[in-house]
Amino acid sequence: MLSDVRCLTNPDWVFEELPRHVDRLSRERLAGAGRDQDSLRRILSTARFPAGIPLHLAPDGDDAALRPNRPLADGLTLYLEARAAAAEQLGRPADDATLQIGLELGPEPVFVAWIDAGHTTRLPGEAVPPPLGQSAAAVRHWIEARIAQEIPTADDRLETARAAARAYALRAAAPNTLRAYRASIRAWCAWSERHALPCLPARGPDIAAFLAAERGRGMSPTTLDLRRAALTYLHRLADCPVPTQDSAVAATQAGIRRDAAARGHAPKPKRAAALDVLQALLAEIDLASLAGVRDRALLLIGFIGAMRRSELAAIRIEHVTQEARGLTLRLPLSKGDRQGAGVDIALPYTGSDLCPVRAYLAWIERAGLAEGPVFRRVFVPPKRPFALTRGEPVIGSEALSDRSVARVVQHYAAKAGFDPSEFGGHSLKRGALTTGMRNQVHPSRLKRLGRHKSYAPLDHYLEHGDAFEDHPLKNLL
DNA sequence: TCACTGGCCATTTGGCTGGT
DNA sequence: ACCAGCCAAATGGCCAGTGA
Repeated sequence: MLSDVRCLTNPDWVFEELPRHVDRLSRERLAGAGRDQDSLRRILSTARFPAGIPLHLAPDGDDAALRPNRPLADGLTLYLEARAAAAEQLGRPADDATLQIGLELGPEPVFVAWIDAGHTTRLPGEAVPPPLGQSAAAVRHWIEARIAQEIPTADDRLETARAAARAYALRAAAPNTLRAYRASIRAWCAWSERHALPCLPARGPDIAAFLAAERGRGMSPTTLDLRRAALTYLHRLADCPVPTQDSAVAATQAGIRRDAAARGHAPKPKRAAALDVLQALLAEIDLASLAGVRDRALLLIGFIGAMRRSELAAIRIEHVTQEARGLTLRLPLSKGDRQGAGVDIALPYTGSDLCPVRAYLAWIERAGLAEGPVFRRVFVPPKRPFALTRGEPVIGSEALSDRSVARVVQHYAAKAGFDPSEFGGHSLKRGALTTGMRNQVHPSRLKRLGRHKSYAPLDHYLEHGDAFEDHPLKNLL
């Protein structure tokens, strides 16, 4: 962002003449903006000057008048170009925070560059200022550094407390969300850089064009929603006006959604592992192996609890209470429970071969676990040449990752002759709810089993069968 | 060598809210 | 009261490690 904008002539010139020197978009923004210095600076930071304007180096020690001195470049159309040209001429990195660029508004506009040494003095723990108007690379570095920020140890200093507050504020979003945002912001930085457009603050119509370009690359509309949410996040973090609210962005999004729907774009959910499929998967498990005992417990608990892969991976023995009728499982944190209030799941004894409680107890006993994560890695020692047997397997101390849970499901799906790509971690949850539906379980009970707050998500999970066979009024007419 | 993990990016799912 | 849209969070695919 421009460090300064100065009027060297009658200030009225700015609002009468200036619009003729800038692009149409900035002209509209100028017309709609207030007459304060800040809006002017913000709009001109992203404006394109079709005529091209020169860049000068301000003389040392004269910060009052910004009198142009040594010419550095000519024919520039954007603030960013001026910054890059000044950085190159002065031998500084383009994202150098001490490099300042101002705009002088006289009969002909002039960019002015100077070095502000006082700018670097920052107290330890003080926030790094957002790289407004700087290169896309600088924005990318800044956001990555902000996201990676650690919570400092309390030492009763105000600055530390402020730094901690900023770090906590970032943790308001789940790690998965931040990861997704980071990827989206990277995509925006790369695109805006390629097209020489301002990266931060961004302009609404540029973002709309970015979304259209991403759609052109084949991104799904929901991915574009994420891109937009990430750019909103970026601007909030940088304390900038949020350009994603621009009507151009909303209209472009709506158009993309409608067009995608017209072309028959629809989500591809994972296949439900309903009871019959689950039985086929379980049949493939080798119960002689330790990993097999674990996987049986994993699949059965995931199914009867209608659980997500992340929930399964996070179960700890401390969360499981054994009771006369089965097990109670406490989920300390999950998607539907954002504040981490905790959710209890009942796992009943079923008295059948497929009893999840017995499968769980068998695994705990075979693995000799007393505390910590329930589902862990099994290390199988490599087979030695000439040895008749492998060594004893070793149980890891860490929990399986949620990804591995999904891979277990896919592994047995492949063994059972299904296409493994149709299955995933979600198959267990969908399978449980679908099985319930097929057995005429009341939707309110399915909703509770799925731990959904409303009925709307439930329908997504159900795999509907034959529309003729299942017609609700079939036997009534 | 086996059985995983973790980074990166894309995609799907879930819950809430504001506008009607 | 309802629903589309927004934002948040989770999941999926691919691939390059990695530790026992």
